[in-house]
Amino acid sequence: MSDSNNFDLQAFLPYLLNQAAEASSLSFQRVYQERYGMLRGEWRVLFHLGIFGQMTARDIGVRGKIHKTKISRAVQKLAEKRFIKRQRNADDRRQETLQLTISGRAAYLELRKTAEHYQTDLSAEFSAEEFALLQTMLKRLIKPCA
Amino acid sequence: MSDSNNFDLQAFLPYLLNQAAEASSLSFQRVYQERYGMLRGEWRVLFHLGIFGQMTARDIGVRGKIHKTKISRAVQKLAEKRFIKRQRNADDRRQETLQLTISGRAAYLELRKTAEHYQTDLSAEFSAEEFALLQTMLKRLIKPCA
DNA sequence: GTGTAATAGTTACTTATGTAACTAACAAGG
DNA sequence: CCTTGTTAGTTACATAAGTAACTATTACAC
Repeated sequence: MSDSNNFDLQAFLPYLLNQAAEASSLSFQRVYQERYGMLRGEWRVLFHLGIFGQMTARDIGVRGKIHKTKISRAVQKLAEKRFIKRQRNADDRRQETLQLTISGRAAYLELRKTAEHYQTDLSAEFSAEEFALLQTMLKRLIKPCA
Repeated sequence: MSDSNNFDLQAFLPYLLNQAAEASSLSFQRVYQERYGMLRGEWRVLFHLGIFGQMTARDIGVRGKIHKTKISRAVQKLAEKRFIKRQRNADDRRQETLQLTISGRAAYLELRKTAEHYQTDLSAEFSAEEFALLQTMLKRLIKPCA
């Protein structure tokens, strides 16, 4: 064989990022799943509404780069759970304005607290500068795709 | 409302990592999908065999933290494509030794070249030190889960 | 040996996801 | 108005992926 074992899979960025993403999501996932029966798409929609206030599904999709079918399904689930209320927009009746209900907001605040603790734990692995650099670099990797 | 918009979703590591992972996988994915009709699980198995030589499904699972059903299915697909050959192990007939065929190896080498170019492009965004640090940090995030 | 537990790998079942087709509402040109 | 095109959101269909149950084989205890 002219060549063989000189490729380092563990250094290949898409692979590394995937593993890191999975690993770093795990325990947060457990919280929103077991505690609120949510999927990833659901907490993302919940957080968008918690952070930005009322939005349409489209707005969320643009901001979070989430496909509209994912949002549609997440919105349905969240509405079933009474975490959001949907209101058809008067001046453009195709759109729906979404916003958190009281209990949706409570869930958001609770999950946000969890997320903050979680983030703190993760960042404790690194120095403040390292962690900031990590975030910057990840954002730079994301941007070209935007 | 006592509080609201002070959570930065774009800084939340699991979210950032997910987006970065997706973004950074996209164009590599196009290659292995359109060119070889492979899914993510398949190129991973292919690469493991390309890098480490013959392995059992179990070995691959341990090394790559891939679930055995994913591997089982990937192995089936790769065998259909004649990229790997499977041979039942004589001294433990539960196990199968997997290895690349000639054309499997060709596909691996081709994809490896693509991956190397791709990695080079990605790393060009950063200084060498930054990139090395990124890899180190990602590995550190992965490890606790191992 | 015989029974029990563990392991390699596959399959069945349920759920999630992406693509494309669809409905409903708006917009703009004639 | 009426046609044509576009947009918001949903649904249908096909495919992927995870969990748990299964088969076949080995290991170990007695």
